[in-house]
Amino acid sequence: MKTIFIYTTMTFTQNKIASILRHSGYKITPQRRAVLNAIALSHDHLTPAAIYEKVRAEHPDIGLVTVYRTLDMLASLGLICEVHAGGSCRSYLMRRPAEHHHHLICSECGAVVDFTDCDLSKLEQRIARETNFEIDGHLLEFTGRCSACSEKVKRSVK
Amino acid sequence: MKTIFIYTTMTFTQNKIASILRHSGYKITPQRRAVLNAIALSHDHLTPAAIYEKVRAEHPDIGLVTVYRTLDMLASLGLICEVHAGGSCRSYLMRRPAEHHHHLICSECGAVVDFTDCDLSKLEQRIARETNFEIDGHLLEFTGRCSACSEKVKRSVK
DNA sequence: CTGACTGCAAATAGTTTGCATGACG
DNA sequence: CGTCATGCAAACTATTTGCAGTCAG
Repeated sequence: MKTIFIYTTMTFTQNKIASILRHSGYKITPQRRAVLNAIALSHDHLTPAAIYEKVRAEHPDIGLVTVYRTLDMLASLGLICEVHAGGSCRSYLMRRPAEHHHHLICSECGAVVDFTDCDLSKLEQRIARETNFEIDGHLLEFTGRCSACSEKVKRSVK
Repeated sequence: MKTIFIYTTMTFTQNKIASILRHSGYKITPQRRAVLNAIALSHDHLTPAAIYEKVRAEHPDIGLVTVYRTLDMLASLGLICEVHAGGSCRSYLMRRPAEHHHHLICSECGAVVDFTDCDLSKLEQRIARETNFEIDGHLLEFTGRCSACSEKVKRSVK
């Protein structure tokens, strides 16, 4: 299976993350490490339940509650971010340091691809002018089929 | 309070909606009418619970369950559509006949403004080329402060 | 040591399902 | 009239909170 990742492979290092946590007054615990790891190692978006399952494999004693609390914390620090994909709302993904990033989600297999360069500034300016809004951000997600899935579909149609 | 609506005021007529329902084998009931009305009359996005409350004012006997079932039905027919705004996920909004439409959401007061012309085709083509995705849709939401709220904020800062 | 973190159990919120009654067409 | 829709109660799922014991720093 060939999957395309245009992720900049660069991400926060373990040390960087640890330092951010410590600086914000949070302690580094094995549970938090495990949750972060689970998210970092998966290039998919994961629901809290899925993260719980993954973490439990290595760390059978962890509680789902801890996963929730860790996710809240990491999201509030901006280390991970939420994806709002159609049905299941809360899913999390490792956050790349680059500020602007958007998701391209495969509706078949759920693969998520990031892209960072979206030139929306002109559109944003126009909308702001027309509506008098002070625009401070945007959520842009494309949906479709990844190359693997669209191949699959084509083959099954034949 | 001045609120900007760039909605095309054109929307589905009652008759048009009734005809769509009937054509799809659904019956027209007072409850369904009431739910549709509540959504149509509010230019905000409404959660199921909020719709329930609104409908109950006129129709005290309606059940929350019916609201949920009606929303599912209307959404599957494309007459209303979901908004995925940050925290509270499921909110519904009347769907304008124009296919492409996006939301601009005020983070202070929750006002939602539609806009229909978003020239994303170039971006979409580029992303499709780069990732080999077959892109079939997108979700674009701008967030910010509507003019009323940004006025309010400015004044309170002074 | 001490305050922050964890896991459990229980509470809460949001949504769905089964079933008998009622009403649209 | 038959079939689909409604409302109730109960089941489920997802998430949050209170609390006593535990551990990182």
